[in-house]
Amino acid sequence: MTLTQLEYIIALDTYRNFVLAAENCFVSQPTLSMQVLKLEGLLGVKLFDRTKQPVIPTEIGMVIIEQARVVLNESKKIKEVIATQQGQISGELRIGIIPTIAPYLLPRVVRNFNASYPNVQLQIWEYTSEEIVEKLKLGLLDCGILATPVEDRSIKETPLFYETFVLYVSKTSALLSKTSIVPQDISPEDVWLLNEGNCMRNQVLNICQFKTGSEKRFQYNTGSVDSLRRMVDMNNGITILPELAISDFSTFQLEQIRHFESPQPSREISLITHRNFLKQNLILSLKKEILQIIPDRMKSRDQKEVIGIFT
Amino acid sequence: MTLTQLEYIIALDTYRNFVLAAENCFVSQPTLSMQVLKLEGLLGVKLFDRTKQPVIPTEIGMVIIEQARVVLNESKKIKEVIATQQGQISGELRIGIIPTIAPYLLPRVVRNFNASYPNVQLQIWEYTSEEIVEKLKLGLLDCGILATPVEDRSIKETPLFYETFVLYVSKTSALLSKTSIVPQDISPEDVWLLNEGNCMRNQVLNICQFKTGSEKRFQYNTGSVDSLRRMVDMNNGITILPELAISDFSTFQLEQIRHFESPQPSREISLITHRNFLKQNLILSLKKEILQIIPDRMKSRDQKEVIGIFT
DNA sequence: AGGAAAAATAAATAATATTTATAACACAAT
DNA sequence: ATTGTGTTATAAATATTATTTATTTTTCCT
Repeated sequence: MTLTQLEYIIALDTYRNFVLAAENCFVSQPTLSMQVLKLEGLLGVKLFDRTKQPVIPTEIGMVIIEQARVVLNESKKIKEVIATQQGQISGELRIGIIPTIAPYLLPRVVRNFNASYPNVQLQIWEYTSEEIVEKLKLGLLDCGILATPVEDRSIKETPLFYETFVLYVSKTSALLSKTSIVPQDISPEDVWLLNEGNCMRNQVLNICQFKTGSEKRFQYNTGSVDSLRRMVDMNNGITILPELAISDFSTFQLEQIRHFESPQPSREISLITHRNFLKQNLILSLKKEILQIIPDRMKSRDQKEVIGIFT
Repeated sequence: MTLTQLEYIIALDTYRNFVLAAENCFVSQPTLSMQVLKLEGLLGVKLFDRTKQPVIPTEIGMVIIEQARVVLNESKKIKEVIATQQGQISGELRIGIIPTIAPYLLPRVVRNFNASYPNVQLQIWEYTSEEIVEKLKLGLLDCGILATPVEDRSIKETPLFYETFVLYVSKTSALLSKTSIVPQDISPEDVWLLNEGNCMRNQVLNICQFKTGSEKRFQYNTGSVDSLRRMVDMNNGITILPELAISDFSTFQLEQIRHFESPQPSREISLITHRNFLKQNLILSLKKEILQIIPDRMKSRDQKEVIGIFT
């Protein structure tokens, strides 16, 4: 049994296809085929069922692949130990982040991070929460930034900050006259929502306690918080925005912001990693950089009510 | 980096000598030398200081070797998963046991275990508690049976039973007339002790609250509990025995046994393993076999006072 | 049934782990 | 100093094994 063979079965489990897996290991398809076969011979059990398409791990194969991931992660930690000891902050860091945080957090973090750690290659993807968790488990991401708790045993959460939700109301809205707002003030048909798959959509529904499907004036689904604001500007109604989204609002725009009554509905934003995670030092550096640009008031959950991401 | 290379540095750390380590890996000395050198080149750090005799790991080397042990253990678990799934109870199980338990526990356990699991090769060594812990950490033993707690972070303890200490008094002793005894009844100069290194010696000293060195009539140090009994028979005095040692006593011999007043001083006997231990199923089977021959009254610590193994 | 995609097999080759033989080094005893 | 012993490193040869290219077999989809 070699570490290479374990890499191969992990790749094969990840891509469920010999050609793709081989490409990803930078070897030819027969190489991967033969080594997988050899490992199966050595262990005396079939790891993959090739009679079906796509290739699927057997029952025992799934257990072994999971353990293979542990072995490989532990082996990668050896190189990490050396990098840490030599104080090298370098390598690549693959980050998954949800679209309702990314545009308000990342631009400044990336700028500062690159300045502080010029030898680190940041790779960032916008994904939904589910996609981030899935890709973390497959080892395709190193960490994720999203609203928590995600309630998954194999995921480790480190809370970063607590972001309140605020209301953005059109100039014609009756709510404009109120100074603070309770969920009951909001009528479902006025609210512009993010499209499905965004965890913030669920949180907004939870805040307003709408039944799913009971809302909708006319359909407009977007993945971008900024689009929601524009919709309010052009077509009236209201929408709910995360606190960071209004940090660069003009004075005029801020006049259309209304806050909820205390305890303000909020979301907990965390840095998540897989349980056997790698790149500790890189991830710690990222955390430090993020916390530096977050105002202190957002680091406490006092006077806030954390809204779950499930409906 | 290969698993073989990791095996080599672990062997080299264990034996601190290239020739011995190579022999233990069933390869020639140059093979081991070159692979260690190659790994050092790959990692870019020196793992061993060869200028000193014996060879000693560098500071970073120690950390890496420790991680290498984790990797190798995790990789061995892959084969374990298969054995467990196939319900195979086979392989070898290396047990370390202290000499004050071994003769009273093992004969029957070994007999039953061999009958139940004919495909398991039991290997048993009598060692002191310190030696067992040390060899567990080096991976030279799979489990140990000794008095606990040992208070070592990398060791996992699973209590098996609680064994009381009893007194064996000579026919001439004044204590013979008492039905139950308190520690204050015992005069230091009457007590025959095990030699140093036996944790039970410490426990006996703790029970009687002797200062180390204050005892001793004339020197006779033995590692065997049975020798203590014979000394009492031939030279008078008293000694303290573990409960299991009297289980095959004759009626005549039992007349010389006296019990302590409740709560009776006792020792906690545990099965210990390394934190990242292997052979779960084998060790579980061993535990089962041991508990089968232990009387139920010994499985509870009610009315007993567990004596520590340190003075 | 036929064609495309995918995985397995075969033979050749490249890479590399291992061995035997030997050199270099450190250290103790004379 | 020198010799001998016990140690690790080096060199060249060999054995092993991973990998590649080319090809066949199998599976899937129309």
